[in-house]
Parts: sequence; C-alpha cells; structure tokens
Amino acid sequence: MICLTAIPVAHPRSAFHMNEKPNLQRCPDPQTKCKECPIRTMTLFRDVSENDLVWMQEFRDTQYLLPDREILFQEGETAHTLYTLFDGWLILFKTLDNGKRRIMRFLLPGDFFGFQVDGIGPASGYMHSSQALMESTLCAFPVTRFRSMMQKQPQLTARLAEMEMHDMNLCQNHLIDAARNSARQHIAFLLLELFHRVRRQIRSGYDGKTNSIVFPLTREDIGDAIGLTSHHVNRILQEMEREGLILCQKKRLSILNEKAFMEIGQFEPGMILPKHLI
Amino acid sequence: MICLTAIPVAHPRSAFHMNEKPNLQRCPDPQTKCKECPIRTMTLFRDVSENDLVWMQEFRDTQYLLPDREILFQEGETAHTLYTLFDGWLILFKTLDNGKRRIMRFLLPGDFFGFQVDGIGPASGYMHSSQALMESTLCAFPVTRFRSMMQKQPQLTARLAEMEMHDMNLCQNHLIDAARNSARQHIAFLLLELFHRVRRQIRSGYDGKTNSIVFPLTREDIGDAIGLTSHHVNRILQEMEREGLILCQKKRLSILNEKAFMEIGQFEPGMILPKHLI
DNA sequence: CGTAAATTTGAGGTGCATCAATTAAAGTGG
DNA sequence: CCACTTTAATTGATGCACCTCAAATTTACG
Repeated sequence: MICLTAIPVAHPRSAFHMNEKPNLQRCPDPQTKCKECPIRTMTLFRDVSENDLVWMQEFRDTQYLLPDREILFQEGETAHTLYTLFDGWLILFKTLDNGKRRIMRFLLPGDFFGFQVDGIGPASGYMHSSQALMESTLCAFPVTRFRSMMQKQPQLTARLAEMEMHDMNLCQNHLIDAARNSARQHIAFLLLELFHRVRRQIRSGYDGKTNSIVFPLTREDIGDAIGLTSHHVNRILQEMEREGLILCQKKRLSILNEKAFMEIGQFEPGMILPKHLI
Repeated sequence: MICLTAIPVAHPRSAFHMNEKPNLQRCPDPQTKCKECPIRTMTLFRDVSENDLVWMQEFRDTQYLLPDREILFQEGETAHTLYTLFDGWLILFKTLDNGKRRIMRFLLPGDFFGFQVDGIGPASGYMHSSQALMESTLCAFPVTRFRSMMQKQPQLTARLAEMEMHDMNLCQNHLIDAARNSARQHIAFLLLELFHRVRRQIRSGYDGKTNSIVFPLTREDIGDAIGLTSHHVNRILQEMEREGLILCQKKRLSILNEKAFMEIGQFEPGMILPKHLI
C-alpha cells in the first residue's frame, strides 16, 4: 500500500506548458514520425490513411521521456494533454480516502489515455493519477487540438469507442475476478492478463525460451491492483514458486506451468482479445 | 448466490426471430414513437434531430414487454438484437465457473445494451446474461440494421463512446469500492449509487416525502453485485436499519440519514454523473 | 559503501464464508 | 379466501483466509 500525502498544487492554467513538468523531457531528435510508427496498428490512429498521417502528425505535440517510477499527472489536475504510450509501462491509479492506492489500469505501448476526465470544458481534470513502472516514451496531444482532429477524422471516434470497449472489457474482467475469493486466483489472474497482453505486443518484452516477460511490478503494485497487502501477495508468490508454477523475480515473470496456472486463475486468452463494435 | 445449471440450447441462427423468445411479448399498439419518446434525452438517440427521428424509427424493431425475473438473453447466445431499456429495471450478469453469479451492470431506463459482444461478425455472442428485476419495456434494434444506422448518423458513434465512458466510470467505481474492505462500505456504496441513479431518472420511482425509491433487489442480488453472501448482506442491512440509516424492505429503499450513509459508503454524487469526451 | 526501498518472516486477531435450520413472505390453484 | 408451495429473509455456530502490527533481511542504487 502506498500513501501519497503530498498532493502537488495544480499548475495555474494559463502558465502551464509541457516543459513545466519537471520530470518530463523532450525526446532528442529525430523523433518518430507517425507514418513510420512501428506500433501504429495498435493505437487510436490505426485506421488513419497514409495520406492523412502527414497532417495528423501536426496534431501531435512531441515525444517525451518519463523516467522510471516518475509521476506523469495527478488525479484532478487540469487535463491539458492526452497521451499515447509509445514505449514502456505505466499505471493509472486512484488514491482512496483511507490512503490506500488502487491501480485501475496497466498501460502498455499503443494505449491511449488521459481523455477520461471529470467535468466539462477546458477546466476538466484527469480521472486518475499516472506513474511510470519503467522509463517510458509518450506521444503527447494537446487537448485543444483533439476535438478538431476527431471532427476531421470521424473514424477516430469509432476507433475510440472500440478501444474504450476493450478497456471496459478488461475492467469488467477485474470485477469478475474480484468476485472470486482466493488470493491465489486474484494473483494468477492478474499475472496471466499482463503476461498475455505483453506477449501480444509488437515489440514485446517476451522471451519464448523461458516463457517470460519483462515485469516491473513490485509486490505492492500487485497488491494495490487486486486489493491485497504486499505481505500476503509475497506469501502466495512464494507458494506458487515453490509449486513450480511461476518465477517472479528481478523484474521478470516466467510462467513455468501455463496450463495449471491458467486453471488457477480461471483465465482464458480470449478474455483480453480486442472487442469490436457489432 | 444463484446457480444457473440449465443453460438453454442456442437457437439455430437462421430460424431465430424475436417472437421465439417465449417470455417476450410485443407491446400492444399504439407503441411509443421515437419522436414522442419521453426519455429520449437519456438514450443513445439524444442528439438525433427531429427530422431524422422519423426514418430512425424504421430501424427500431418493436417495443417488447419482459415479465418480472424473466431472462432476456443468455451469455454467449448469438446477438441478433440490441436494446434500449424504455421502462423497468434489468441486470447484466455473468455466471462464473464456480457457479456463482456476478452482477456486472444495473440497467435503468435510457440505458443501451447488448452491443458488447464476443467475437466478430454475425455469429458474435452476448457478453452477459440479462434478467428483469421487474416487468420491463424494451426497444429492440436488429443488429443487421445497426451498422448502417451508425453510418448514416455519425454523431451516434460519439454518443455511444460517451455512454460507454459513463458505463466505464461506473465499472471503475465498483472496482474502487472492491478495494475497500468492509461489507458496510460495499453495501452503502451500491445502495447510494442506485439511489442516485434512480433519482436522476426523468420518470423515476423516487418519492421525496420518504426519500425512497422503488428497489427490487433481493439480498441475494445485492450480494452477487458486490461479492458477499446474502446472509451477510442481510446482517449488515439489519444493522444499518437498527442504526436508523436506511430502510430496505418490500422492494423499497429509504435513505433516512443520507449524510452519514454517504460518509460510510465514501460516495459522492459526482461519481456517477455523465462523463464527456474532452 | 551507505542509505533507502523492497522483500521476507512471524504472531495474533477478525470479518466474512460456510453449513445448517427456522421463519416469514409471496404466489398459486382450488 | 384459505391450504399449499415456493422463494426470500432470518438466525446461529464454527472455521479460515487475509489483515495488522512488528521486525529482520535482502536488494537496489547513488
């Protein structure tokens, strides 16, 4: 459990610029062009035609680098910027009244975030806080240009709805998992979901030889995602390692007995496949 | 906890028609016209112009009446029809491997559902089962006409994304609530969410005199929505009644001490307000 | 090489599930 | 309108999974 006590003061709106974010640095040139983007098929802009990508590029601000464990924005902060995660791994979380932290979403490359806001108009605030689980690269889009971008490219709306449905699906899966009762199930389910999501990535941290992925979560992160203490998470992980099911150490996760593990977590790969509008 | 053992055989696709649903009866004429619909501002079709409503009406199948506690469709069943709830109260739920039931969404008038499907194309199946908590009226839209309807009315896509965001928000709130620890909190939160949602309805079952709403959930329903046994739900409800917080009996819910109750449930009305695309 | 962060281990308490019945309420048909 | 049946609500006893508090140990990192 992590308690964030010092909530930073919101930036005065007029004076806000990206470069005021102390821990966010502009990526050095040359930055990745949208039309050369290696992960575009996984992003909001999948369906944009080659031609349109040229001017679409204008909507993007720049690519930024966010260091490991650094916070990108805080819940409630005025939402000036929307993001596509280009490379790395982020979390969206909320801090509860009792000080506990709840991780709501894990963001992997291609994920679009920051548009779920509270309130209407230019003063609307982010719904979650976001933090890097490893050094990450972000493509930033100023909110001010977003609406006109959506209007000029109507298919973006459909794609957004589709991506929203996918996130909704993941969220519902977690709700279902929450209805089960054992810590073993919760942990197995979460690890499997993340494992399969990473493996689906175009440039994934997946290693087929050891059936393992890059896995930067601490036991506390795992606990805050499923509602357990880091202590108990640790005990169960050890138990699972002793049983030869997995190996979860040094920022790497190997699944040694995938079949048995999926049985425990009641997980099926189809659960996290992209959903489509009818 | 409810165990559904007898999963009905799926209808052969070609032979399926609405009227094969044994418990679904066509509403007697005259049926409500879209352009005279009293709840249209709460539906997917809020932004459709008066002119367009005439031909929009053509897309709709008919209005159907679903009796109390009757099942509308089962998870996995081929999704031929999308619905707007016109009047009544439904639940969307999933039946877990261990036999338990998890209620995923409570549907109130205006809610659009049935479009979250598994798979692609005409063979895709519903993601949840749906059941009436009271006699309900439904507006049915054949899937086959839906895509062309969306194309002719692009603003429907934006509205759909917006409604999806709202549902996502509710779903996330439940996830947050699941991270809290006491049954008191879970129950208070759920009751308050439903109470406020009903009160926001145009034709609500709200009675200002007793600060009460129509509330058809059994203790089992409540338990299946938040992951408790009906026994324990009952104990907590009694406790709350003894403390003069609420009254939850005979299909009615009164909130007697709203301030204290909101404190317990860590609920704020803003949590369930509609969200907007930036 | 020193300090902070993360992991690990242990003991003890409790909230909620489980099992087992009883009672009350709501339909249903004669 | 009353017997009958079904469903929902209620009550109690027992056990365990997981939390809490407390501290030691290891790992990461400047």
